[in-house]
Amino acid sequence: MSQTVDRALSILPLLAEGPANLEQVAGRLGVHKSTALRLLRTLHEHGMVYRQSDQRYRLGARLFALAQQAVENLDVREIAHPHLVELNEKCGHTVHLAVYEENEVLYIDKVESRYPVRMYSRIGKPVAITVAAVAKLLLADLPEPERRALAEKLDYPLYTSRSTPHAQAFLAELAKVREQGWATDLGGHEESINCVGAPVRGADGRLVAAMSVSAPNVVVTAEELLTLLPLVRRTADAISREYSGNTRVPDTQDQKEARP
Amino acid sequence: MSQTVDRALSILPLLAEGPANLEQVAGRLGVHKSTALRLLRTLHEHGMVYRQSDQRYRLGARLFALAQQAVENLDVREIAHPHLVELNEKCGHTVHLAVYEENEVLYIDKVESRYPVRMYSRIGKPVAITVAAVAKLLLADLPEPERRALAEKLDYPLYTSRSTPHAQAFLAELAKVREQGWATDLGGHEESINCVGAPVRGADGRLVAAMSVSAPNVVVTAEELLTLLPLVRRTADAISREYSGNTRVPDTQDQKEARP
DNA sequence: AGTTCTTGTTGCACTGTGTGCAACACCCAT
DNA sequence: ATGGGTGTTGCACACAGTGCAACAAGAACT
Repeated sequence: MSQTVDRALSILPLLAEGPANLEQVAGRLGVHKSTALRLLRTLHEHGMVYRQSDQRYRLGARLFALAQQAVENLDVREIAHPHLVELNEKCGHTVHLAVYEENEVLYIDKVESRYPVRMYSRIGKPVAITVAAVAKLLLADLPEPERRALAEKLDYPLYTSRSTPHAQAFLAELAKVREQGWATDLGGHEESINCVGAPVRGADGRLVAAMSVSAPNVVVTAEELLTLLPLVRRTADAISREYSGNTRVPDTQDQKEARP
Repeated sequence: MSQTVDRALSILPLLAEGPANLEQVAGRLGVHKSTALRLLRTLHEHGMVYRQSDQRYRLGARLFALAQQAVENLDVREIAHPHLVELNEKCGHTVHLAVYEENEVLYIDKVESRYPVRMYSRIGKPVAITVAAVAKLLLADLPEPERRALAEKLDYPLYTSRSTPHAQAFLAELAKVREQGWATDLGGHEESINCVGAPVRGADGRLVAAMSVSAPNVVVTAEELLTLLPLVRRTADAISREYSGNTRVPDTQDQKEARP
C-alpha cells in the first residue's frame, strides 16, 4: 500500500539470506542506488540493519530485541512454559509449543531433549506445515473453507517417503486429527523422527496453540512414543485450563496509576 | 532520512510494548488515523504486524522468522556452539555467547544450566551493559575515544549494591578487564548470580564475541566459579582459533554456478 | 605513479506518492 | 432508535521520495 515502506521492508528478507552491498540491494529491489541508500539509512537508524566492516549490510540487532519482546508478549507461552518443562522432565524428549498465524505455523517455545541426539529446530522457525503434528492440529481447527483454501495453496515437499503428498491426503489427515483430538508425525519430516502432539484450547474452545513431543527412532520407537500420548494430552489440557482461567484482565493494568 | 519508513518503523517498538489499536498508534506517532492505517497495512502485508481478533495490532510472525535467519547467518555463533555445549557438559552451568553491535551488547547463543535453578535470559535480549561480564569484555576492546564516549552516555542502573555506579568506575573496570584479558560480574546484575567471561578474537586480534559462564550462589560460590576461569579461557581460545582459521572464503560461494 | 574500473555518496529538479481532511460505515451500548 | 466510539474510503494538495548525473574514494590493474 505504501510504496516506500513496502520497498524498505522488502530489503529485510533479502538481507536475511545473507549480507549484501548497496548495488545488490538496489538491483534486487529494482530501484536506483540512491533510493536504496536512503532506505538502508533509515533502516539503519532504527537498528534494523547493520553495516559490517566490509561495508555490506546485514540484519541488525534491534530485530532480535523486537522479536524477543514480541514473543514475551504471547501469554500462552508464559503459561505453558512450566508445563512444558515438567513434561520434559518426565519423559526426557524435546517438547515444542507452536501457534498458527496467517498461513504459517511457528514454534514459540521449545524445551531441549535430555538425550544427546537432538533435533534441529528453533523458536521462531516456521514449521514444516504439511507434516508436523502441531501444524496438523492447528490447521484442523480452522473453519472448513479456510482450511480447504490453505490446503490447496500449500506446497507438499516430499521430505521423506512418508510426507503428506498432496492436498487431498492432507485434508483427510486433518479430518482424522480433528476427530481424534491429537496428531502424530511419524517420520514425515525426517525419516528417523516421530512426534505426538495435542491441542491447547482457549475458553471459547478454539485452538490457541499446539504442543508436541518429538524423539528420534534411535531413542524410542514410534510405538513407545505413542504410549506417552495420555501424558501429552494431560499436559495440553492442563495448559488449556490454566489459560482459560485467566479470563483477560491485564489490558487495563498498565494504565492504572492509582494511589493507595 | 525517509519520513514514511521512519514512521512505519517507529510503530514496531511501540507495538513491542503490547498490542495497540489504530487510534493509539496514530496518537503516539503524531499522525492522522488514515496515515497510521496505511502504514499498518503495509507492515501487515509484510507479516511484520498481526491483527488479532479484537482488531488490535501486535508484532507479527515474520519478525521471528527474520530474527531467526539473521542469527543463523552469524558465523561466530555456528563455530562457537559446539564449544559452548562442551563447556556446559563439563561444568553444568549456563553458558552465554554475546556480540557488540552499535552501542548494544546482545546474547546470540545460550546453553542452559543443567541445574534446576536457571537464570532468566534469552537469545536476542540486550545485555545489562554496565555490569555483565561479556559486556565488559566487548566494550574494553573498543578504541579509547569510542569507549569513553559510550561510557559517558550510558545509564548506570543500580540493579544491586554491587552494580557499576558511574562512568568513571566503569572505565576503570574496563581498563582492568582489558589488562587481564577476562572479566567477572559478581552479583552486579542479580545479587545472587556470578559470571566469569573470556573474549573470542578474530584473526586481526579484535574481539568478535565474548562468552561467559553464570551460576547462582546457591549452586557454587563466587570463589568456586572463579576456579573455572582457565577452562572458560581455554574454550574461548579454542573458538578464536577455529574462527581465525576460517579465513573468509564463503562470500563468492553463492554466486558460483559453473558447470563441470 | 598513473590510469581505469568499481562502488558509495551528494545535490537537485520533477512528479508521484504520502498526507490530512471530511464524510462515511460499522458496531456495541444505552 | 440514538448516540458515541471505531475503523475505513475518496480526494485535492503539496511535499517527500525519486532517478539522474556528477562527484569522491578506493581497489586493481598496467
